[in-house]
Amino acid sequence: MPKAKNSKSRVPAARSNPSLSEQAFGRLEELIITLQLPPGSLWSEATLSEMLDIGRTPVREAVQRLADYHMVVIMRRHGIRIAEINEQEQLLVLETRRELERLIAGRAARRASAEEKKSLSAMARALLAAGLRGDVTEMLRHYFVAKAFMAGCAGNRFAAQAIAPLYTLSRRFYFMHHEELNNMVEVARIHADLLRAVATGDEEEAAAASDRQIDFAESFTKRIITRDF
Amino acid sequence: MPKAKNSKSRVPAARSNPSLSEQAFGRLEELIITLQLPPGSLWSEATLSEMLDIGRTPVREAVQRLADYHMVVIMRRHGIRIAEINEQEQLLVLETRRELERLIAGRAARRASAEEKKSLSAMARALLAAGLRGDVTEMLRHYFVAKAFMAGCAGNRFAAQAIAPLYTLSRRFYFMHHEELNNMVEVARIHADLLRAVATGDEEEAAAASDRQIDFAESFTKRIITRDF
DNA sequence: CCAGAAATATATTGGTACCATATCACTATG
DNA sequence: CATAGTGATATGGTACCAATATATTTCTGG
Repeated sequence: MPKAKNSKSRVPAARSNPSLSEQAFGRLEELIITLQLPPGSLWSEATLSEMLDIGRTPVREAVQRLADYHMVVIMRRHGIRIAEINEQEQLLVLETRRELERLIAGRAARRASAEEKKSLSAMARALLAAGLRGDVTEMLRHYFVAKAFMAGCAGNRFAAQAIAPLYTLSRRFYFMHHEELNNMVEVARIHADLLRAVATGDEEEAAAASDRQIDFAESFTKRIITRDF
Repeated sequence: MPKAKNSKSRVPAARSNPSLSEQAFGRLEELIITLQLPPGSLWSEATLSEMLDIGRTPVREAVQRLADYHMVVIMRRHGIRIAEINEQEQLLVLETRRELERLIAGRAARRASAEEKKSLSAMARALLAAGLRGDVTEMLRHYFVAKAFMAGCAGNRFAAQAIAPLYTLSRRFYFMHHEELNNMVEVARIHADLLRAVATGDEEEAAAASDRQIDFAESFTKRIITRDF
Protein backbone atom coordinates (compact mmCIF):
# COMPACT_ATOMS: atom_id res chain seq x y z
CA MET A 1 0.00 0.00 0.00
CA PRO A 2 1.39 3.37 -0.90
CA LYS A 3 2.16 5.54 2.01
CA ALA A 4 -0.92 7.22 3.34
CA LYS A 5 0.91 9.89 5.14
CA ASN A 6 2.54 11.91 2.46
CA SER A 7 3.90 14.96 4.13
CA LYS A 8 5.56 16.46 1.12
CA SER A 9 4.22 19.87 1.87
CA ARG A 10 6.31 21.36 -0.84
CA VAL A 11 6.52 20.19 -4.38
CA PRO A 12 9.90 18.53 -4.79
CA ALA A 13 10.39 20.96 -7.63
CA ALA A 14 11.26 18.39 -10.22
CA ARG A 15 14.32 17.38 -8.23
CA SER A 16 15.75 15.35 -11.02
CA ASN A 17 19.18 13.84 -10.75
CA PRO A 18 21.58 16.64 -11.60
CA SER A 19 22.16 18.74 -8.52
CA LEU A 20 21.59 22.46 -8.62
CA SER A 21 25.35 22.95 -8.61
CA GLU A 22 25.70 20.91 -11.75
CA GLN A 23 22.81 22.68 -13.41
CA ALA A 24 24.34 26.02 -12.54
CA PHE A 25 27.69 24.90 -13.91
CA GLY A 26 26.21 23.73 -17.19
CA ARG A 27 24.15 26.84 -17.71
CA LEU A 28 26.94 29.24 -16.79
CA GLU A 29 29.35 27.36 -19.02
CA GLU A 30 26.91 27.74 -21.90
CA LEU A 31 26.41 31.44 -21.20
CA ILE A 32 30.15 31.98 -21.20
CA ILE A 33 30.85 29.93 -24.31
CA THR A 34 28.16 31.77 -26.24
CA LEU A 35 29.57 35.11 -25.07
CA GLN A 36 26.32 36.11 -23.41
CA LEU A 37 28.58 36.70 -20.43
CA PRO A 38 31.16 38.75 -22.30
CA PRO A 39 34.86 38.20 -21.72
CA GLY A 40 36.20 40.69 -19.22
CA SER A 41 32.83 41.53 -17.73
CA LEU A 42 32.41 41.52 -13.97
CA TRP A 43 29.61 39.84 -12.06
CA SER A 44 28.66 38.99 -8.55
CA GLU A 45 27.44 35.72 -7.13
CA ALA A 46 24.18 37.40 -6.22
CA THR A 47 23.58 38.65 -9.77
CA LEU A 48 24.31 35.29 -11.33
CA SER A 49 22.17 33.60 -8.72
CA GLU A 50 19.28 35.85 -9.65
CA MET A 51 19.90 35.39 -13.35
CA LEU A 52 19.70 31.61 -13.07
CA ASP A 53 17.11 31.60 -10.33
CA ILE A 54 19.31 29.24 -8.36
CA GLY A 55 20.51 29.87 -4.83
CA ARG A 56 23.82 31.47 -4.16
CA THR A 57 25.53 28.38 -2.78
CA PRO A 58 25.11 26.18 -5.86
CA VAL A 59 26.12 29.13 -8.03
CA ARG A 60 29.16 29.67 -5.87
CA GLU A 61 30.22 26.05 -6.24
CA ALA A 62 29.72 26.21 -9.98
CA VAL A 63 31.80 29.37 -10.19
CA GLN A 64 34.64 27.70 -8.35
CA ARG A 65 34.66 24.84 -10.83
CA LEU A 66 34.56 27.36 -13.68
CA ALA A 67 37.62 29.00 -12.18
CA ASP A 68 39.38 25.63 -12.30
CA TYR A 69 38.35 25.49 -15.94
CA HIS A 70 39.95 28.90 -16.52
CA MET A 71 36.63 30.31 -17.66
CA VAL A 72 36.38 32.88 -14.87
CA VAL A 73 38.76 34.55 -12.48
CA ILE A 74 37.57 34.92 -8.92
CA MET A 75 38.65 38.26 -7.54
CA ARG A 76 38.41 37.88 -3.83
CA ARG A 77 35.74 40.07 -2.30
CA HIS A 78 35.39 41.98 -5.52
CA GLY A 79 33.59 39.87 -8.05
CA ILE A 80 33.78 37.29 -10.77
CA ARG A 81 35.54 38.27 -13.96
CA ILE A 82 34.75 36.33 -17.10
CA ALA A 83 38.10 35.27 -18.50
CA GLU A 84 39.39 37.25 -21.42
CA ILE A 85 40.04 35.48 -24.67
CA ASN A 86 43.75 35.58 -25.17
CA GLU A 87 44.75 34.37 -28.60
CA GLN A 88 48.32 33.69 -27.54
CA GLU A 89 47.05 31.48 -24.74
CA GLN A 90 44.83 29.63 -27.18
CA LEU A 91 48.07 28.38 -28.72
CA LEU A 92 49.06 27.00 -25.32
CA VAL A 93 45.68 25.32 -25.08
CA LEU A 94 46.31 23.71 -28.44
CA GLU A 95 49.81 22.54 -27.61
CA THR A 96 48.38 20.81 -24.56
CA ARG A 97 45.43 19.42 -26.47
CA ARG A 98 47.82 18.03 -29.07
CA GLU A 99 49.44 15.68 -26.58
CA LEU A 100 46.31 14.63 -24.77
CA GLU A 101 44.28 14.23 -27.90
CA ARG A 102 46.89 12.11 -29.63
CA LEU A 103 46.89 9.80 -26.64
CA ILE A 104 43.12 9.68 -26.52
CA ALA A 105 42.73 9.07 -30.24
CA GLY A 106 45.23 6.24 -30.19
CA ARG A 107 43.77 4.57 -27.14
CA ALA A 108 40.24 5.01 -28.44
CA ALA A 109 41.23 3.31 -31.68
CA ARG A 110 42.66 0.44 -29.67
CA ARG A 111 39.94 0.05 -27.09
CA ALA A 112 36.66 1.13 -28.67
CA SER A 113 33.98 -1.53 -28.87
CA ALA A 114 32.29 -2.42 -32.13
CA GLU A 115 29.24 -0.48 -31.12
CA GLU A 116 31.27 2.59 -30.19
CA LYS A 117 33.01 2.42 -33.53
CA LYS A 118 29.66 2.48 -35.27
CA SER A 119 28.72 5.59 -33.32
CA LEU A 120 31.99 7.21 -34.27
CA SER A 121 31.35 6.52 -37.95
CA ALA A 122 27.88 7.98 -37.66
CA MET A 123 29.31 11.06 -36.00
CA ALA A 124 31.84 11.44 -38.78
CA ARG A 125 29.04 11.38 -41.36
CA ALA A 126 26.95 13.92 -39.42
CA LEU A 127 29.92 16.21 -39.06
CA LEU A 128 30.72 16.04 -42.75
CA ALA A 129 27.10 16.63 -43.69
CA ALA A 130 26.91 19.72 -41.51
CA GLY A 131 30.10 20.98 -43.10
CA LEU A 132 28.80 20.49 -46.62
CA ARG A 133 25.55 22.21 -45.67
CA GLY A 134 27.57 25.15 -44.42
CA ASP A 135 26.00 24.96 -40.97
CA VAL A 136 28.82 26.13 -38.72
CA THR A 137 26.95 25.96 -35.45
CA GLU A 138 25.73 22.46 -36.04
CA MET A 139 29.17 21.35 -37.14
CA LEU A 140 30.79 22.69 -34.01
CA ARG A 141 28.15 20.97 -31.92
CA HIS A 142 28.87 17.64 -33.59
CA TYR A 143 32.56 18.33 -33.26
CA PHE A 144 32.56 18.62 -29.49
CA VAL A 145 30.02 15.90 -28.90
CA ALA A 146 32.26 13.58 -30.87
CA LYS A 147 35.32 14.70 -28.94
CA ALA A 148 33.69 13.95 -25.61
CA PHE A 149 32.52 10.59 -26.87
CA MET A 150 35.98 9.70 -28.15
CA ALA A 151 37.48 10.60 -24.79
CA GLY A 152 35.04 8.17 -23.22
CA CYS A 153 36.00 5.40 -25.62
CA ALA A 154 39.67 5.75 -24.72
CA GLY A 155 38.95 4.32 -21.29
CA ASN A 156 41.26 6.70 -19.45
CA ARG A 157 39.30 8.93 -17.15
CA PHE A 158 42.38 10.87 -16.14
CA ALA A 159 43.07 11.97 -19.69
CA ALA A 160 39.39 12.66 -20.25
CA GLN A 161 39.21 14.88 -17.22
CA ALA A 162 42.42 16.66 -18.10
CA ILE A 163 41.19 17.57 -21.55
CA ALA A 164 37.65 18.63 -20.64
CA PRO A 165 38.54 22.20 -19.65
CA LEU A 166 40.55 22.60 -22.83
CA TYR A 167 37.52 21.69 -24.91
CA THR A 168 35.44 24.27 -23.11
CA LEU A 169 38.01 26.96 -23.82
CA SER A 170 38.28 25.89 -27.44
CA ARG A 171 34.54 25.91 -27.90
CA ARG A 172 34.34 29.53 -26.86
CA PHE A 173 37.24 30.45 -29.08
CA TYR A 174 35.61 28.88 -32.12
CA PHE A 175 32.24 30.31 -31.25
CA MET A 176 33.80 33.76 -31.23
CA HIS A 177 35.55 33.33 -34.57
CA HIS A 178 33.20 30.99 -36.30
CA GLU A 179 32.22 33.57 -38.88
CA GLU A 180 35.78 33.55 -40.08
CA LEU A 181 35.65 29.80 -40.58
CA ASN A 182 35.37 30.11 -44.31
CA ASN A 183 36.97 26.79 -45.04
CA MET A 184 34.37 24.71 -43.31
CA VAL A 185 34.41 21.77 -45.64
CA GLU A 186 38.09 21.25 -45.03
CA VAL A 187 37.61 21.50 -41.27
CA ALA A 188 34.82 18.94 -41.42
CA ARG A 189 36.88 16.61 -43.57
CA ILE A 190 39.90 16.73 -41.29
CA HIS A 191 37.87 15.92 -38.22
CA ALA A 192 35.82 13.29 -39.96
CA ASP A 193 39.11 11.68 -40.98
CA LEU A 194 40.12 11.47 -37.36
CA LEU A 195 36.84 9.91 -36.32
CA ARG A 196 37.02 7.39 -39.13
CA ALA A 197 40.60 6.49 -38.27
CA VAL A 198 39.52 5.76 -34.71
CA ALA A 199 36.54 3.80 -35.98
CA THR A 200 38.75 1.56 -38.10
CA GLY A 201 40.93 0.85 -35.08
CA ASP A 202 44.14 1.98 -36.73
CA GLU A 203 46.04 3.38 -33.79
CA GLU A 204 48.89 4.92 -35.75
CA GLU A 205 46.63 6.56 -38.26
CA ALA A 206 44.36 7.88 -35.52
CA ALA A 207 47.31 9.53 -33.80
CA ALA A 208 48.49 11.01 -37.09
CA ALA A 209 45.02 12.29 -37.90
CA SER A 210 44.84 13.83 -34.46
CA ASP A 211 48.06 15.72 -35.08
CA ARG A 212 46.86 16.93 -38.49
CA GLN A 213 43.73 18.25 -36.88
CA ILE A 214 45.69 20.20 -34.30
CA ASP A 215 48.04 21.46 -37.00
CA PHE A 216 45.04 22.86 -38.76
CA ALA A 217 43.62 24.43 -35.62
CA GLU A 218 46.97 26.03 -34.88
CA SER A 219 47.27 27.53 -38.33
CA PHE A 220 43.72 28.85 -38.04
CA THR A 221 44.52 30.40 -34.68
CA LYS A 222 47.70 31.99 -35.95
CA ARG A 223 45.77 33.46 -38.86
CA ILE A 224 43.35 35.00 -36.37
CA ILE A 225 46.20 36.44 -34.37
CA THR A 226 47.96 38.05 -37.32
CA ARG A 227 44.68 39.36 -38.65
CA ASP A 228 44.04 41.15 -35.39
CA PHE A 229 47.22 43.18 -35.61
CA MET B 1 17.63 25.54 20.96
CA PRO B 2 20.36 27.75 22.30
CA LYS B 3 23.28 28.22 20.03
CA ALA B 4 25.66 29.07 22.79
CA LYS B 5 27.95 26.55 21.37
CA ASN B 6 31.23 27.66 22.82
CA SER B 7 33.48 30.11 21.14
CA LYS B 8 36.58 28.10 20.55
CA SER B 9 37.13 28.99 16.94
CA ARG B 10 34.97 32.06 17.08
CA VAL B 11 38.01 34.24 16.82
CA PRO B 12 38.20 35.51 13.27
CA ALA B 13 41.86 36.08 13.78
CA ALA B 14 44.73 34.55 11.93
CA ARG B 15 43.03 35.47 8.69
CA SER B 16 46.18 35.02 6.71
CA ASN B 17 46.13 34.89 2.97
CA PRO B 18 45.15 31.33 2.13
CA SER B 19 41.41 30.97 2.56
CA LEU B 20 40.05 28.30 4.86
CA SER B 21 38.99 26.33 1.80
CA GLU B 22 42.53 26.23 0.54
CA GLN B 23 43.88 25.31 3.95
CA ALA B 24 41.35 22.53 4.21
CA PHE B 25 42.27 21.30 0.75
CA GLY B 26 45.95 21.24 1.52
CA ARG B 27 45.56 19.49 4.83
CA LEU B 28 43.11 16.91 3.55
CA GLU B 29 45.33 16.25 0.54
CA GLU B 30 48.22 15.61 2.88
CA LEU B 31 46.14 13.33 5.10
CA ILE B 32 45.06 11.32 2.08
CA ILE B 33 48.50 11.09 0.52
CA THR B 34 50.01 9.90 3.78
CA LEU B 35 47.23 7.31 4.14
CA GLN B 36 46.08 8.74 7.46
CA LEU B 37 42.73 8.76 5.73
CA PRO B 38 42.91 5.19 4.49
CA PRO B 39 41.80 4.31 0.97
CA GLY B 40 38.24 3.05 0.99
CA SER B 41 37.32 4.57 4.32
CA LEU B 42 34.13 6.56 4.65
CA TRP B 43 33.81 9.98 6.24
CA SER B 44 31.31 12.74 6.65
CA GLU B 45 31.77 16.43 6.11
CA ALA B 46 30.97 17.00 9.78
CA THR B 47 33.66 14.57 10.94
CA LEU B 48 36.32 16.06 8.71
CA SER B 49 35.23 19.53 9.73
CA GLU B 50 35.72 18.60 13.36
CA MET B 51 39.02 16.89 12.64
CA LEU B 52 40.47 20.00 11.01
CA ASP B 53 38.63 22.45 13.23
CA ILE B 54 37.43 24.23 10.12
CA GLY B 55 33.81 24.96 9.32
CA ARG B 56 31.77 22.62 7.21
CA THR B 57 31.52 24.93 4.20
CA PRO B 58 35.25 25.30 3.54
CA VAL B 59 35.65 21.57 4.10
CA ARG B 60 32.84 20.91 1.69
CA GLU B 61 34.48 23.05 -1.00
CA ALA B 62 37.81 21.34 -0.44
CA VAL B 63 36.17 17.93 -0.73
CA GLN B 64 34.64 18.88 -4.05
CA ARG B 65 38.02 19.86 -5.41
CA LEU B 66 39.48 16.63 -4.07
CA ALA B 67 36.77 14.79 -5.98
CA ASP B 68 37.93 16.55 -9.15
CA TYR B 69 41.40 15.33 -8.27
CA HIS B 70 40.10 11.77 -8.02
CA MET B 71 41.23 11.57 -4.42
CA VAL B 72 37.74 11.05 -2.99
CA VAL B 73 34.41 9.90 -4.30
CA ILE B 74 31.39 11.85 -3.14
CA MET B 75 28.51 9.49 -2.50
CA ARG B 76 25.50 11.70 -2.54
CA ARG B 77 23.83 11.91 0.85
CA HIS B 78 25.88 9.03 2.08
CA GLY B 79 29.39 10.20 2.70
CA ILE B 80 32.85 10.79 1.35
CA ARG B 81 34.82 7.75 0.34
CA ILE B 82 38.59 8.04 0.12
CA ALA B 83 39.50 6.76 -3.32
CA GLU B 84 40.90 3.25 -3.44
CA ILE B 85 44.36 2.75 -4.84
CA ASN B 86 43.93 0.84 -8.04
CA GLU B 87 47.21 -0.31 -9.45
CA GLN B 88 45.76 -0.80 -12.91
CA GLU B 89 44.55 2.77 -12.88
CA GLN B 90 47.98 3.94 -11.83
CA LEU B 91 49.13 2.78 -15.26
CA LEU B 92 46.52 5.05 -16.82
CA VAL B 93 47.79 7.90 -14.69
CA LEU B 94 51.28 7.22 -15.98
CA GLU B 95 50.28 7.02 -19.61
CA THR B 96 48.66 10.43 -19.23
CA ARG B 97 51.59 11.83 -17.31
CA ARG B 98 53.93 10.60 -20.04
CA GLU B 99 52.38 12.90 -22.63
CA LEU B 100 51.96 15.92 -20.43
CA GLU B 101 55.33 15.58 -18.82
CA ARG B 102 57.17 15.23 -22.11
CA LEU B 103 55.53 18.45 -23.25
CA ILE B 104 56.34 20.23 -20.01
CA ALA B 105 59.94 19.04 -19.92
CA GLY B 106 60.55 20.15 -23.49
CA ARG B 107 58.93 23.54 -23.06
CA ALA B 108 60.69 24.08 -19.74
CA ALA B 109 64.02 23.38 -21.41
CA ARG B 110 63.15 25.93 -24.07
CA ARG B 111 61.68 28.65 -21.90
CA ALA B 112 63.36 28.46 -18.50
CA SER B 113 65.28 31.55 -17.48
CA ALA B 114 68.90 31.37 -16.40
CA GLU B 115 67.88 31.69 -12.78
CA GLU B 116 65.29 28.95 -13.08
CA LYS B 117 67.90 26.70 -14.66
CA LYS B 118 70.16 27.25 -11.68
CA SER B 119 67.33 26.22 -9.37
CA LEU B 120 66.72 23.11 -11.42
CA SER B 121 70.37 22.13 -11.16
CA ALA B 122 70.28 22.65 -7.42
CA MET B 123 67.18 20.50 -7.19
CA ALA B 124 68.88 17.77 -9.18
CA ARG B 125 71.78 17.77 -6.74
CA ALA B 126 69.48 17.68 -3.70
CA LEU B 127 67.50 14.83 -5.19
CA LEU B 128 70.61 12.83 -5.92
CA ALA B 129 72.01 13.49 -2.46
CA ALA B 130 68.83 12.27 -0.81
CA GLY B 131 68.95 9.17 -2.98
CA LEU B 132 72.54 8.39 -2.03
CA ARG B 133 71.70 8.95 1.63
CA GLY B 134 68.87 6.45 1.27
CA ASP B 135 66.30 8.93 2.53
CA VAL B 136 63.20 7.92 0.60
CA THR B 137 60.83 10.44 2.13
CA GLU B 138 63.13 13.33 1.49
CA MET B 139 63.80 12.16 -2.04
CA LEU B 140 60.11 11.98 -2.85
CA ARG B 141 59.62 15.42 -1.41
CA HIS B 142 62.36 16.85 -3.62
CA TYR B 143 60.93 14.89 -6.52
CA PHE B 144 57.50 16.49 -6.42
CA VAL B 145 58.72 19.96 -5.52
CA ALA B 146 60.95 19.80 -8.57
CA LYS B 147 58.08 18.58 -10.73
CA ALA B 148 55.87 21.48 -9.72
CA PHE B 149 58.67 23.91 -10.31
CA MET B 150 59.38 22.48 -13.75
CA ALA B 151 55.72 22.79 -14.65
CA GLY B 152 55.93 26.44 -13.73
CA CYS B 153 59.01 26.96 -15.89
CA ALA B 154 57.23 25.56 -18.92
CA GLY B 155 55.00 28.62 -19.03
CA ASN B 156 51.86 26.70 -19.90
CA ARG B 157 49.34 26.96 -17.13
CA PHE B 158 46.92 24.64 -18.89
CA ALA B 159 49.39 21.80 -18.94
CA ALA B 160 50.41 22.58 -15.38
CA GLN B 161 46.85 22.44 -14.17
CA ALA B 162 46.14 19.26 -16.11
CA ILE B 163 49.05 17.41 -14.56
CA ALA B 164 48.59 18.58 -10.96
CA PRO B 165 45.99 15.95 -10.00
CA LEU B 166 48.16 13.25 -11.53
CA TYR B 167 51.06 14.22 -9.31
CA THR B 168 48.85 14.02 -6.26
CA LEU B 169 47.74 10.53 -7.19
CA SER B 170 51.29 9.46 -7.91
CA ARG B 171 52.54 10.84 -4.63
CA ARG B 172 50.11 8.69 -2.72
CA PHE B 173 51.02 5.65 -4.77
CA TYR B 174 54.73 6.07 -4.07
CA PHE B 175 54.11 6.85 -0.43
CA MET B 176 52.26 3.56 -0.15
CA HIS B 177 54.96 1.52 -1.86
CA HIS B 178 58.02 3.47 -0.91
CA GLU B 179 59.39 0.68 1.22
CA GLU B 180 59.64 -1.42 -1.88
CA LEU B 181 61.71 1.26 -3.59
CA ASN B 182 64.93 -0.66 -3.15
CA ASN B 183 66.62 0.86 -6.16
CA MET B 184 66.57 4.38 -4.89
CA VAL B 185 69.84 5.48 -6.33
CA GLU B 186 68.71 4.58 -9.79
CA VAL B 187 65.43 6.43 -9.29
CA ALA B 188 67.29 9.49 -8.11
CA ARG B 189 69.71 9.32 -11.03
CA ILE B 190 66.95 9.05 -13.62
CA HIS B 191 65.09 12.03 -12.26
CA ALA B 192 68.20 14.08 -11.74
CA ASP B 193 69.04 13.40 -15.39
CA LEU B 194 65.74 14.88 -16.42
CA LEU B 195 66.23 17.99 -14.32
CA ARG B 196 69.75 18.45 -15.67
CA ALA B 197 68.57 18.04 -19.25
CA VAL B 198 66.01 20.77 -18.70
CA ALA B 199 68.63 22.92 -17.03
CA THR B 200 70.95 22.66 -20.02
CA GLY B 201 68.11 23.74 -22.29
CA ASP B 202 68.33 20.69 -24.54
CA GLU B 203 64.73 20.23 -25.56
CA GLU B 204 65.13 16.88 -27.28
CA GLU B 205 67.13 15.39 -24.48
CA ALA B 206 64.69 16.69 -21.89
CA ALA B 207 61.81 15.00 -23.69
CA ALA B 208 63.80 11.77 -23.97
CA ALA B 209 64.74 11.88 -20.30
CA SER B 210 61.10 12.46 -19.41
CA ASP B 211 60.11 9.33 -21.32
CA ARG B 212 62.85 7.28 -19.66
CA GLN B 213 61.60 8.39 -16.28
CA ILE B 214 58.06 7.32 -17.08
CA ASP B 215 59.33 4.05 -18.50
CA PHE B 216 60.96 3.41 -15.17
CA ALA B 217 57.86 4.34 -13.21
CA GLU B 218 55.77 2.04 -15.36
CA SER B 219 58.08 -0.90 -14.85
CA PHE B 220 58.07 -0.25 -11.12
CA THR B 221 54.27 -0.13 -11.09
CA LYS B 222 53.99 -3.32 -13.09
CA ARG B 223 56.34 -5.02 -10.67
CA ILE B 224 54.07 -3.96 -7.82
CA ILE B 225 51.04 -5.30 -9.64
CA THR B 226 52.52 -8.71 -10.34
CA ARG B 227 53.88 -8.95 -6.83
CA ASP B 228 50.42 -8.46 -5.43
CA PHE B 229 48.98 -11.46 -7.20
C1' DC C 1 40.54 76.72 -5.30
C1' DC C 2 42.80 72.32 -5.85
C1' DA C 3 45.71 68.02 -4.87
C1' DG C 4 46.19 64.46 -1.94
C1' DA C 5 45.24 61.92 2.25
C1' DA C 6 42.10 60.24 5.60
C1' DA C 7 37.57 58.75 6.67
C1' DT C 8 33.37 56.82 5.26
C1' DA C 9 30.18 54.12 2.42
C1' DT C 10 29.09 50.41 -0.45
C1' DA C 11 29.31 46.13 -2.48
C1' DT C 12 30.92 41.48 -2.52
C1' DT C 13 32.63 37.41 -0.99
C1' DG C 14 34.11 34.15 3.08
C1' DG C 15 32.04 31.60 6.43
C1' DT C 16 28.41 29.90 10.07
C1' DA C 17 24.13 28.09 11.59
C1' DC C 18 20.24 25.94 10.48
C1' DC C 19 16.53 23.41 7.94
C1' DA C 20 14.73 19.97 4.49
C1' DT C 21 15.23 15.93 2.04
C1' DA C 22 17.27 11.64 0.46
C1' DT C 23 19.52 7.29 1.57
C1' DC C 24 20.53 3.32 4.27
C1' DA C 25 20.40 0.08 8.12
C1' DC C 26 17.42 -2.21 10.98
C1' DT C 27 13.27 -4.09 12.79
C1' DA C 28 8.85 -5.87 13.03
C1' DT C 29 5.34 -8.27 10.68
C1' DG C 30 2.58 -11.06 7.58
C1' DC D 1 11.82 -15.05 4.15
C1' DA D 2 10.58 -11.05 1.84
C1' DT D 3 9.06 -6.51 2.66
C1' DA D 4 7.16 -2.27 4.41
C1' DG D 5 7.82 0.94 8.05
C1' DT D 6 10.93 3.60 11.13
C1' DG D 7 14.72 6.11 12.58
C1' DA D 8 19.45 7.72 12.22
C1' DT D 9 22.56 10.20 9.54
C1' DA D 10 24.62 12.85 5.84
C1' DT D 11 24.33 15.95 2.41
C1' DG D 12 21.85 19.67 -0.59
C1' DG D 13 20.52 24.10 -0.02
C1' DT D 14 18.90 28.74 2.29
C1' DA D 15 19.37 32.74 5.10
C1' DC D 16 22.15 35.46 7.50
C1' DC D 17 26.33 37.73 9.50
C1' DA D 18 31.08 39.43 9.30
C1' DA D 19 35.35 40.76 7.20
C1' DT D 20 37.39 43.25 3.45
C1' DA D 21 38.46 45.40 -0.97
C1' DT D 22 37.12 49.18 -3.68
C1' DA D 23 34.81 53.55 -4.61
C1' DT D 24 33.29 57.90 -2.81
C1' DT D 25 33.29 61.69 0.04
C1' DT D 26 35.22 64.80 3.19
C1' DC D 27 38.86 67.20 5.15
C1' DT D 28 43.33 69.53 5.32
C1' DG D 29 47.21 72.23 3.84
C1' DG D 30 49.28 75.05 0.43
